Amino acid sequence: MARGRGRPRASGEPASGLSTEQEIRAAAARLFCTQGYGSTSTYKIAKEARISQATMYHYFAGKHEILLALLLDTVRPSVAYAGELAASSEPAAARLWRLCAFDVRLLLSGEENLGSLYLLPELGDERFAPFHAERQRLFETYRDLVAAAGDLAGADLAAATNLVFGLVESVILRRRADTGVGPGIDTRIADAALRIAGLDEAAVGLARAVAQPL
Amino acid sequence: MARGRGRPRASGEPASGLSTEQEIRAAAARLFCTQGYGSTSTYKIAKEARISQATMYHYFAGKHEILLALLLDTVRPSVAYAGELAASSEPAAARLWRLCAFDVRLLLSGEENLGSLYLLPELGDERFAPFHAERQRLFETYRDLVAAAGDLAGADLAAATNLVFGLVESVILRRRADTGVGPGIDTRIADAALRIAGLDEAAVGLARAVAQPL
DNA sequence: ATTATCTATAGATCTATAGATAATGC
DNA sequence: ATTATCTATAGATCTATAGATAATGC
Repeated sequence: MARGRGRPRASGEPASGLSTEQEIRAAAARLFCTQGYGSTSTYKIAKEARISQATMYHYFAGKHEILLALLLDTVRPSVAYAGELAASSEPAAARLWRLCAFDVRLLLSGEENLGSLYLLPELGDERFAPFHAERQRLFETYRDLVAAAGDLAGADLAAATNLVFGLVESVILRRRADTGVGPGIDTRIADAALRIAGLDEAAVGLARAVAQPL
Repeated sequence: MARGRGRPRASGEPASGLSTEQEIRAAAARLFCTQGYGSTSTYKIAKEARISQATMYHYFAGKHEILLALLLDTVRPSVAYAGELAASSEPAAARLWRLCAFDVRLLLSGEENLGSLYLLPELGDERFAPFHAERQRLFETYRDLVAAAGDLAGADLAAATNLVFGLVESVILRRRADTGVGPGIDTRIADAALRIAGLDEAAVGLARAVAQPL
């Protein structure tokens, strides 16, 4: 019943069916989200993942690499989806609607509120620069879609994009407070994003009708 | 030129004019906001405050007491103002408007984005319970004012209060992203809060006219 | 005498590595 | 032979305290 090569765990085989690396990620995600990054030691992570502290270093060069992996895992699906949308021939408004709804659902998915990792003050450390770069790419796709969907430019475009981006990410705090994240929130936020981009109600309804069935 | 009793500082007298306790608070605020709570050691705080690490313990029993003091300093002015409003004979809508605008300005004031301390995962620790109790009192004042200003009750009241509270605190993230926190944001958020509470445009305008001049 | 500060440090905790061990794969 | 795990630990860091010191106040 052993899972593969290597010395077996002292704690017995895990019931979860996850790989050791996945267990380390899941344990770290729980702890980083609930207790913070700096307050979570590699020892605590290992204990939560039911391995020895040293085993962690077989998979990650340090605690920061675990957080970086979690951050990239969280932002990359959005960037990938944004990339698909950029290649699509759909109207820009429908694409923006889709991206907003996708990101809202992503931020609400999973056991942990992984989006709350974006709020950790420790993210200012330069070792997390690859995450910020990905997030910047996502932001730029939002900006391009807001520009193409409406007729904003310059400072107005920047302001509207910030509002849309902030609106989508507001679900992180809503989820934390357990308020206003019931079914339909993805649709409501996507609608609101199009209004911020300058579309009238008819255009919002049309974009929603195009995007929603898929 | 010495400031008072006690052994003088090795680093020389501070230029800031702040008391040592205030310097410790200011240093901790900067570090907690920018690098996180768990990632900030008492040694770093002391260094930033230009005292020895041991001197910190003359003023605070531990790092957690500094954060608690900062949190209470931040939330207590709101609770105090809310208490004043509760005793006022003004219409409820005007009082709610005032409270929202006051809190927005408070969250935008000061050198550091102290509201971002509310987002630290470490706040789940029971030692910060006194802060959560104060914040709960503030929330209840919001709820009572939302109820009195509009005609919501039950689950609708709870949902609307959560939205209003979340809207006010959204300035924490806006300030961090440096987006949409220019002049007039207090007024716009207070207006929006009244709409969420169920007031029509005429009622919102009236409440603003009553509240704003003071 | 009182106070605010300092230096020094014990003990706890944490990180990261070295090296041993217990499995599978060839 | 390779791999995943373990135990053990060195060295860094951190917290909290003990006790000395250098001012002012009486």
